[in-house]
Amino acid sequence: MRVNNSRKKTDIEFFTHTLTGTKDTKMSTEDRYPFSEVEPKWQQTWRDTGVHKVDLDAPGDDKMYVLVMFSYPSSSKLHIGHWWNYGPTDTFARFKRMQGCNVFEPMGFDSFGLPAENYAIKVGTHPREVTESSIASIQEQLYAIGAMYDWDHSVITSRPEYYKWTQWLFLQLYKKGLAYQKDGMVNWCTSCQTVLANEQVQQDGSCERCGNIVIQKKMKQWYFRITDYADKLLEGLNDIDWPESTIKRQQNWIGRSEGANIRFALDAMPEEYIEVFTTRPDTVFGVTWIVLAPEHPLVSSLTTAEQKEAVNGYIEQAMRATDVERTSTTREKTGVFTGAYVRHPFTDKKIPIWIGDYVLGSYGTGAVMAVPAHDQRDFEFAEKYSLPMEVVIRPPHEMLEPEEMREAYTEPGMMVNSSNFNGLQSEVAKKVICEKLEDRNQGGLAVTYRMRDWSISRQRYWGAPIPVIYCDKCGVVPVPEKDLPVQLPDNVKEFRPKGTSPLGAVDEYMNVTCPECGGPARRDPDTMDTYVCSSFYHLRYLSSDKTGEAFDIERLKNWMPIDVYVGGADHSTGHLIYFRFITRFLHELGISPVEEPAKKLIHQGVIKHGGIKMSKSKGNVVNPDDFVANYGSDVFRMYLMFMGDYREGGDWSDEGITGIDRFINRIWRLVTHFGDGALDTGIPQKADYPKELYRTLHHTIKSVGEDLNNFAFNTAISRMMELVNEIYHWVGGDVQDSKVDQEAAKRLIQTLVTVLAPFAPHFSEEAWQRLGGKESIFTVKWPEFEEEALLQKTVTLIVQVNGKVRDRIEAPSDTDNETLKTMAMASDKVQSYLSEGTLRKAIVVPGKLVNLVIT
RNA sequence: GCCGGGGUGGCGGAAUUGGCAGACGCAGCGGACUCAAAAUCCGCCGAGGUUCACCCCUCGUGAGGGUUCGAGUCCCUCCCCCGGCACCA
Repeated sequence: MRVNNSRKKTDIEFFTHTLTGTKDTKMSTEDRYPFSEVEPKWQQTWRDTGVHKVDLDAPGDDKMYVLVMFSYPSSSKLHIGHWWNYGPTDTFARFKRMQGCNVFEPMGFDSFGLPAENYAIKVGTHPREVTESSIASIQEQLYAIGAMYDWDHSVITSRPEYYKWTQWLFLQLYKKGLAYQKDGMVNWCTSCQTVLANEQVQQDGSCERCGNIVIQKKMKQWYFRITDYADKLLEGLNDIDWPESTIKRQQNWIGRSEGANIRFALDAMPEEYIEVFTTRPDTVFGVTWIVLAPEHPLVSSLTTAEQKEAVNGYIEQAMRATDVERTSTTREKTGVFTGAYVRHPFTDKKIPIWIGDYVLGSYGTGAVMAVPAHDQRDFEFAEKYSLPMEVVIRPPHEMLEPEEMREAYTEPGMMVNSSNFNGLQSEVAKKVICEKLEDRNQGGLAVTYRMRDWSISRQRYWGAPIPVIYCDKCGVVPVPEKDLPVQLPDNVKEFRPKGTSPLGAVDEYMNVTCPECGGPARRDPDTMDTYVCSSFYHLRYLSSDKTGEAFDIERLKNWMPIDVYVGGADHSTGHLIYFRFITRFLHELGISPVEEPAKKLIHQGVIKHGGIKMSKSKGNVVNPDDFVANYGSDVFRMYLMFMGDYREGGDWSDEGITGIDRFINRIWRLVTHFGDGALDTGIPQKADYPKELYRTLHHTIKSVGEDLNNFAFNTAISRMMELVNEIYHWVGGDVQDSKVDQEAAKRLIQTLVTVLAPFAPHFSEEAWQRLGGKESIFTVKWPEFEEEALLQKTVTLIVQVNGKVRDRIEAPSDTDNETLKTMAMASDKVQSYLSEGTLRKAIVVPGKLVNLVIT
């Protein structure tokens, strides 16, 4: 590899120089930043002195909770994704700290879950061993990033001291009726042998964790009633500074639909009815049949004897189909007639009842009314089975005839063929119909959500046990809080999934006495979805040193909400909904002071390499270790920030990193040359520098600060590079022979290093000491810019003729528009253009330009 | 199909939100230093034309139209790439 070769050569040179003590060239051993000595030294010093420790009980006026999504210890190696996430976030956190905020930037491990368990099975060890050793190893490596994590306030979700509170949370939800059991269809991963939440099934119908096919299976499961919070979760989106795309995704995921429920009485049993949900009650007169989902509870009772065979055959076939097949838009809609009829609520017309697997049992009422003229799916269904069509909505300017229609008319319009509702516009009609239905007790306004309740039971070992006991006498008995945690037993012989939880085979675990009656009872053998663990970790970070309570409410009051939350957009409809839900729930319990956990959310972009997304399967993954070994941690993390916009992602280049390496070493040479002696605490004085340089210094301070607040690390680094380039022009390319005022140069470099510190913490700490600093640079205030230094006495304006740049003029910045215009017109270069026509107009933008319009 | 985000030199990417397109970096080219190379420092670096050269001119931000004194930026139509949702009645 190219990078290795060039670096090795330097190491050899370095070595030779040191050995022989050669000083005959101008470059000395000091000329390269000795990261391999500096970085471990400061990592150790920071650990020893506890400079990053935070007193959570003293939040101060300017608290700042910076949270980056914690990671899954799936291997014992830090990969580039960790650096990409943690490095820039830490730069932001350090910047805020230097600006005087009391910053809390915690780190922990989301350590329960399938990857560790699957890995443990593969290598034949215990999941706990795999997990704990990965955590120990990763935590050690995290020091290398140079982040200011305070490990006194960490969480590890697979430890009893954490999952005790996961179970406690379950019990609180249970008490409020928000945790319940339901026998229903669930997503079942055939390979992981466990249930998955909808959020864990990928678009192609495969398992998020292992990629294998997911089928539907009927099982008794625990659910959290997140649908109760659907509206609140929607409304909350208005109050937070989150990416537009994520807000949209959550809105779509929650999928609120307003419409009506309409009851159709059964023809054979008028006291029974089928209720449908529709968003188009205005089309009710166009109903020509209704369709039930195959799993609809009334199907078997209403199917006629003649149709029984056909219906049963159809259901059997439908149930065999996977959910992917059933919901594929390209699949032809199918159905079968039940032989039964309902009566139309307004016309009393007889309407046939069909079943069709494109109707989902889990959405709305599991039954729909078919209006083929105004719904595309119904239209196709009508064509296939030759069912009648009734036009009841007229487009603004034309009349529709059923036989001419090639597709359904789904836009709003005016009601026709709808008895005494004729002439109403769709939007009005919806309300009127709903009122009418309510009057007649035949339905009314209804709201339905696409989001389903959150299924949390997992038939796997490596998770937080569900704290529930089943007693023959008492039924479902929650484990009393005083008995928490329900410890995950170690003595499990077989972790391999087989359709039921491995815990079910551990008799010592399963057999308990009922907390209520003292009789024999059994535990729930399942464990909880790991998203439960991560739904409250942001609150537990603030209390993880407290063993007797879940949350230190006082601290929560002082520190919540999270000021900036950083993590992947892939969690948009998973974790990021769950943790909002649980925060809201805890808010209602009086625990969380806020309804919304995170004020601001930032998604890191995707790292590319060679123009394509970095991934194992593409084989283009960059191993951080190689580059950290060759360039050091600061250069590596800084290059990641420089590659591109943090939110957009960037394209890694093995060569590109040399740009940052050179930049750091350019500063290093300035530091080693001008850094002798004690620290001069003075700030750079205007008189000591060329006017432009002084201005650039303050401009840099200003724009780097603004950029950091915006997570615009790439442009911030560019600004610092510009300053360094300008400093070199001032001191002269050859630093050793520089004639500039030593003290003035030193003050300038001190300021530069302070600005740089959040980006390159080890480097800056070392540089600061060499410049004479005694305290850690992170106790130093990040510099403030002088507004006055940014002002220019004269400005350069461009002179345009008809929008094209023709000249530039220098003018005092307070010159009035009329004078600017005269000056522009006096320009030699402009004269020839002026003579070609007549001046029609002059646009003067002070400080920017003069545009002369000529025809 | 719907919802987001994009398309700018050889490459990664900037552009104060309508005001000098290409900051900064990589690569490349030239010079200084050196016996030499590396490193370092200085300079050049969108395309075309014109010119000994300095200058100067024309074109140029996926394509086409529009608004405007002025458009990478705003509007309309279209193409392509990335991510998400997708029979939700």
